[in-house]
Amino acid sequence: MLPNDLKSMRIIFLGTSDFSLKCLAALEHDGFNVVAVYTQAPKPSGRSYQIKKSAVQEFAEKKTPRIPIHTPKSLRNEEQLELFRALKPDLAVVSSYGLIIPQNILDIPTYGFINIHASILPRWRGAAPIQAAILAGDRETGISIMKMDAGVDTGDVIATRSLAITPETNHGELSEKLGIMGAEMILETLHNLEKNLAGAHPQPEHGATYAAKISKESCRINWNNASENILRQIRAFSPVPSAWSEIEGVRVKILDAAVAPDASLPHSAGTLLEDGAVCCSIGRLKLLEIQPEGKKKMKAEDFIRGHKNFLGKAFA
RNA sequence: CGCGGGGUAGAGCAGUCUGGUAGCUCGUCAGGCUCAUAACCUGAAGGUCGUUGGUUCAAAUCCUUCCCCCGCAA
Repeated sequence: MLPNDLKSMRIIFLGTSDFSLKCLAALEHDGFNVVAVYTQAPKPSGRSYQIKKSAVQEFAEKKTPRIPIHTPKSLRNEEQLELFRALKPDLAVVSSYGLIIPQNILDIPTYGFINIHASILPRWRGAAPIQAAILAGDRETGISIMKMDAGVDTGDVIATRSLAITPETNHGELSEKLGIMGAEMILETLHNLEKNLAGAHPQPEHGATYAAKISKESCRINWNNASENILRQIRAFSPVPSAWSEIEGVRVKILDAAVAPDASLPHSAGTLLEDGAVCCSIGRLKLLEIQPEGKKKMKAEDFIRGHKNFLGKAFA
């Protein structure tokens, strides 16, 4: 049971993606008083531009129906400022929300804003920290809980916890684990809030890096890279948005692969060999799970079985 | 009405344009060979060709209704 002072604390949760679901669920489960959920507004997406709600909104409507949901397109206006103030928040918890929170709103909650960020700050500040860590070949990443300030992920750090990135780890799995870790850590933070806030320390300047948003071009595989690098790219983007390449005019997402022993005679980069391996500039990459356009994902060996005529042809 | 691909045996595909008793590569099962095997040989089972209606002597194939899956773009 929560002590009364924690139970009565008015919390606003701001989040949008799958990553933040666990956190909202944990707050609700532990009996915290979440008075409002902020998430990005539903927008047209997918086939035939159907209006689609955010992962957090879908979740909140189903699992926490008592909590009002707000979906402003921007927080930079008087109306939103007043609305936020009227909620009389003691604390705001942010997890991959995606909208910029202006200073005058940051100032409203008694205890300020707390953010869950999926990296060990100051490394990988910014939009895509999990992908950036895998792409860079980091051996570990983790979660940082911090007080938010006006900068991008520059606030004082309350707690960090690390998690190993194994050679098999892909973005989806890592994100899932970090989501759980983040939820645990936010609960720990809240259960001893004042002490934790007081213990927050500024981020070191040394080692700060920025994880840029993922561009379309960064997902396309360049087979002229070394197999290890391509493999990291595949894992950093699997299962979404997925690294991809094209063979014989067919666009193919590559969801999983492994470095294969390079025993073959030289072929040009991108050549698909009989055992499902593709030549890179250095080494070969054995395709494991792929998804051709218009098809469901399948094992690479199955794809080859139905496309024997692609053998010897090259991905580009 | 954003653009596009697909639904044929457990899996991946061919066959559809140019209607005429359903095929390939695997998997499965049985038998054989082998010191042995994921290897090899032989054989078998397994499909109302997504759904509805129509055209035809005859439809996986042509026309029609609906359902489902997926890629792009946002």
